[in-house]
Amino acid sequence: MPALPLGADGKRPVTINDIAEATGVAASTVSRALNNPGRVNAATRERIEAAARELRYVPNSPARALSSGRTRAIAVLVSDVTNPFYYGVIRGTQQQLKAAGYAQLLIDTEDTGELEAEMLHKMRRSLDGAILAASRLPDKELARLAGDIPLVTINRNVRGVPSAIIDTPAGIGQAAEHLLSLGHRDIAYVSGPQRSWPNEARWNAMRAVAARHRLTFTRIGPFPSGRGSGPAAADALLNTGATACIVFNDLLAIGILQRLRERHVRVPEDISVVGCDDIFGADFCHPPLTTLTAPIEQAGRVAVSMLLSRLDRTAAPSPTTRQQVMLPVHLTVRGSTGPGPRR
Amino acid sequence: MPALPLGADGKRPVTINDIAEATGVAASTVSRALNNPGRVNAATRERIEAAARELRYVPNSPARALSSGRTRAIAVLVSDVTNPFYYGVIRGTQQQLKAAGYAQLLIDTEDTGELEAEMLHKMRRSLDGAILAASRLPDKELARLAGDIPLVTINRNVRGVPSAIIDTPAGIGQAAEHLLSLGHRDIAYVSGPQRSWPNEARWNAMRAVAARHRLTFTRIGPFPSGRGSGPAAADALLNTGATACIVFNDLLAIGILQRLRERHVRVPEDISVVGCDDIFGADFCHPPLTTLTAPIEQAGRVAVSMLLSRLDRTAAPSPTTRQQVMLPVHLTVRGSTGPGPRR
DNA sequence: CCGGTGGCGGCAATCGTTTGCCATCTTTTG
DNA sequence: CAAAAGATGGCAAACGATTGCCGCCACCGG
Repeated sequence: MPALPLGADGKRPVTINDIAEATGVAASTVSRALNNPGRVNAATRERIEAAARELRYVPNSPARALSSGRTRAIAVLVSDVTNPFYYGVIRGTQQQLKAAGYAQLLIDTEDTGELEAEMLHKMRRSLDGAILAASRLPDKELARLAGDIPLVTINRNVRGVPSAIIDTPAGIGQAAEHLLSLGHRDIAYVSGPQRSWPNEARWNAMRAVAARHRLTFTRIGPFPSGRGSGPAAADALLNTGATACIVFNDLLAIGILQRLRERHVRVPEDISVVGCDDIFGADFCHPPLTTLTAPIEQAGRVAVSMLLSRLDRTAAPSPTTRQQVMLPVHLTVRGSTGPGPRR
Repeated sequence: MPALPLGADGKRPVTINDIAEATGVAASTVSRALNNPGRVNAATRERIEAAARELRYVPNSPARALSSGRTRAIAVLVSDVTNPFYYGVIRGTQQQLKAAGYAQLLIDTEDTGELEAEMLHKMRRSLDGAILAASRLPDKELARLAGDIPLVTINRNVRGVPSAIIDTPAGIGQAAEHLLSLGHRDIAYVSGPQRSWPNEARWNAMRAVAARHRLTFTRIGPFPSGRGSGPAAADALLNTGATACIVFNDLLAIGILQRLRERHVRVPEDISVVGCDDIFGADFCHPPLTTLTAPIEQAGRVAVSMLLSRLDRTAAPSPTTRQQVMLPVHLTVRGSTGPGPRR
């Protein structure tokens, strides 16, 4: 028996049975009236709803989850709650989930695939689905888990797992062209975390641009994505002799900006810096960061929509649900990029 | 019956009964072996644990919640997921909750007391407790709800509701003295949201300082806390003729900094700005913001500890649990404050 | 040798809902 | 007008755990 069967006010919480009793119908009818309105007579439904309102009935979600198997809870897994990029995602998912009446469980995977898999496995029964904002899991593992529990990824492309993808690689093209048009020829890519899918995608996009222009871009890193990596990255960057760089993400880029400042390297006069994502702070750091503006929040919203539509379909894999949604980015030029040397 | 009694891999999820069967004991014994180790013989416990591991058993939390009344889930309510201040809180709660094996439900109350109360009431049965990071509820309502469900507040002082309080008001004293020592006499307080408890506390602290020095500080606002309020606040500020200001929080302060820049008002030469909280970005905005550094993350951690210790005590209101924890802040001087006029 | 005590394990009720199935009553249809 | 179909509501069995209570056994002390 529960340790506290009574509310602190001494009243037992109202159940479906209380409503049944109050209206003189069976509990099953109450349940149906509330969840499956078409299934009961309009008149009785009214009475039931009135009683429910009267008694301030609130359904007991664990009980509901137990018998129906649906929890109306979605987990959002991020690799690091500290990273502002995820704030955008969380904001988006939050909005959409709340609107749909789902609860949002926030989980920090601490950037390790193991913890990610473990959490997912453990919570599998108390979740209707999960959104992986930055999975560090191998493709195979991911596909396997997707069989266990409905999954949608963000910025991760695995066969069979629906995903919202921010098309930063396409933006990398724009960014590189922007730098080239400013006269830069030695451009470096500052790499993010090793097993990060978007990181590889971005670098590949840069290489493609380099190839088109018969140039070679250098790559430094990998660096953990965080401002803390700024000093190491900035120093390595200066070592390459590059006159411009594209950085894995804004957080790292801001860290680099700070370090360059310390070392009295002027931005953009001495070196140009481009970030990715356009996170909170990219517009007011010094100098304001030229970056690829990503619809982060929208990615969160889209991911939720994809997930929910997958949950709704009774069983028929409706072909209307797209398996992948690609979200466009655009280049936002601010103060951190300028003309290259001797143009 | 559940729509999907089987896992996608065709296997029914492992229950306590499967373990019972495998080891030849009763389900109740399995339950006890797993949750109440002292209650069963060491040898049988070993066998049960082995079987559980073997079968990769994962307890079904809704079922557990239903029968025990405890969900091992804690909600964290913030008034606006967009605000970086709460990121710190969330980070802190996240750490501590994960360590204790609790799930974190993130809820955005959209700055309205009604939504806050409604959510709390609705989820009351699926939660073990809640942390209110910025309650907009009247004291009375809050006290009432605290009877319904274990509550801990952050930065809110209500009798009977334990809370972690960041002692920004004390810091305000330091900040004001700092400005006074720089020669400022006309100091303004830029007010945050109206019903915000910390906002009033900060203003009161400023008034106290003013009184001590036989000065009068002006107050402008209220402004919603957000960078978006920056322009209005900055313009109002300039109108007062103050040579320095203390701003309700960093977010608003950064917004003000931007607007001042647009209007070619130099900081700190023409006007000094002090923020509160030291959020992400305060150190790299331009100029870097002088602010009251608050142990935000720690506040989250402390709040969780207080809540969990309240949940643990079987029923005895252990007097060891402090009802209020005050966290100290300190002034971090950066580039946004400087000497006042004609010193 | 016997009653008491404690360790250990099983039985069965319970938590609050959902839902398959059936019974009844009303309507429609041929 | 009879039979089929539909509407409506009740019964009772799940769902997967927790836990009060009881019984059995072994061991202890008197």
